[in-house]
Amino acid sequence: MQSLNETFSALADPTRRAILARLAIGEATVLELAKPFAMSQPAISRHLKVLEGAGLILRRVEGTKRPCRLAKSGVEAADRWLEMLRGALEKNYQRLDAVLAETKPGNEQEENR
Amino acid sequence: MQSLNETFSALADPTRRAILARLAIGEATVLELAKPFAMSQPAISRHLKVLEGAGLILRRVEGTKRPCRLAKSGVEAADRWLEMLRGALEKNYQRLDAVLAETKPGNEQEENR
DNA sequence: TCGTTAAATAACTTATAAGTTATATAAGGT
DNA sequence: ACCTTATATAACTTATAAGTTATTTAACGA
Repeated sequence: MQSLNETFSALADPTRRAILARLAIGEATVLELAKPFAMSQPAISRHLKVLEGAGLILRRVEGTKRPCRLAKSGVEAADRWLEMLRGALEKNYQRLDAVLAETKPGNEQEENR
Repeated sequence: MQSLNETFSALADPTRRAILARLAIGEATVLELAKPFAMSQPAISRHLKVLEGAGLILRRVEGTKRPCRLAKSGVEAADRWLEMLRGALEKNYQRLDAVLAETKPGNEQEENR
């Protein structure tokens, strides 16, 4: 089970997000993934290692190639954590709503922006 | 509008996630947030600055205090991006499902783990 | 077996992030 | 005016992350 540290910091890099976006279309090999970037192959390999460690991709072995695809576990881990914040924001909003309804009816303001 | 880089890398730090978890309960000042951590006040102040830059918290001025609370925009930005991955994983799963249904009926395996 | 293609690893450099202590700012109470 | 409390900023240190080039490993085809 990969940590949230690894997962979120994997997601923090724009190159890695671009790789994930590419994999959202479908499987791809290391060299295919490297193509669009002005970056060396070893750099991409390391990004893939980070993504794998974060539970965001999986790799199979196919001869000399290592096709990558998206993995669920990382995405789900990140999601579960953010869910907690969403819940809290929702609750706070309801609380504010209640206060406003009680004191000055009809004064809805955008909060928590 | 804060960048996904900032937002995800803000979420990558355990101290900052702990701060957010605390704020999920409700507003708190800098010193209140600093209490639970074996860390100096300036360190916490910097974490808060990062969280603010990431759109994850908001601060008001109240005399000499700066109460912090959760903000929506960062959470929503992160969510929207992950939604894209969720969608892709879902589609891949459906595709796999179709293939399995067609070739070997009744052979469901756990995929994309 | 040899050359080629695909990917990984090693060694290194440089930038950034996270922490420290010391100091500054600014509002409040007396 | 002065002391205190709350927070921010500055200067510095150290660890880590991201990139580079050079080299290694491994599977494949001739």
